[in-house]
Amino acid sequence: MNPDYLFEALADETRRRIFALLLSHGELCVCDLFGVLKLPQPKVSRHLAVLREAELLISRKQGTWVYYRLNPEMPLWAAQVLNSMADGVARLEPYRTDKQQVEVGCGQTVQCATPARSINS
Amino acid sequence: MNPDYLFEALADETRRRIFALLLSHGELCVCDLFGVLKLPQPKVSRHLAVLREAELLISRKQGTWVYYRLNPEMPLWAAQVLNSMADGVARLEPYRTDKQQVEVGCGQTVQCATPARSINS
DNA sequence: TGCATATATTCGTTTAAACGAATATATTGG
DNA sequence: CCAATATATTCGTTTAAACGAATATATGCA
Repeated sequence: MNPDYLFEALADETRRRIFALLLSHGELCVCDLFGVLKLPQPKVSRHLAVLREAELLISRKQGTWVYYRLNPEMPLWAAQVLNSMADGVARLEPYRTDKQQVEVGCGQTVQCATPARSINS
Repeated sequence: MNPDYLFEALADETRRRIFALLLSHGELCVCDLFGVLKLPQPKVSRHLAVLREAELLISRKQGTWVYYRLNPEMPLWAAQVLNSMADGVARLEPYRTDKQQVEVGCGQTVQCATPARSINS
């Protein structure tokens, strides 16, 4: 684990928002993420690629959906950096609203937020 | 404390080296820092200015020397980020050598490394 | 006052990352 | 196979930060 990659990753607010969401929610698909963050899909996808290439996130493909979560092999010190970061941003915008959004928008088991909207429409 | 400033600060290796030195050594003057880091004085001075303006470091002027240390009013979460970062880099170069250098080059009380060399010459 | 030392700042250039827009790939289901 | 959906990638531009080199400021001391 190269510290360069972790701290370069954390220098971008969108990537901090992604980390914070995955820390509190475990696993999310791309459509969950760009739905909650209210950002263009290609933008979120590029940031996810950066984090995956840095081995900070891992992805799991299930049909058309790709689910992302923190790399469970991350060393302790790096996980502690992420947790402290999450502490620091928890009460600030846009992080606070992100967390609210992902809680209402995302089913408790498998279904992701964006398909839920298309199913209900 | 704006998380932007902290994580932008940590995205640069020179600034991480400065943080790591100040975490283990408490307070250092500019000549200690650029002496240990083996970097040009203006480069170190600019990085210190960035960290001071972000209120991550504070400085104390004593004669011609300026001593820098961590801002003691830093919130807990930010201090935890710095401590975890220091854990992560402690065994890596150039951080490991930096720490060795500052221990031999710097007197245990007041005198800084660079004046010590001029005194002994 | 004038010189030496410690630190800070300015300037112009280079480098790297982020972006929007457009397009490509992959999977599912009819 | 074709259409629709989910995700990824490419491209050209813009923006921001870091740099070396040079210079400025400030303090202490003879």
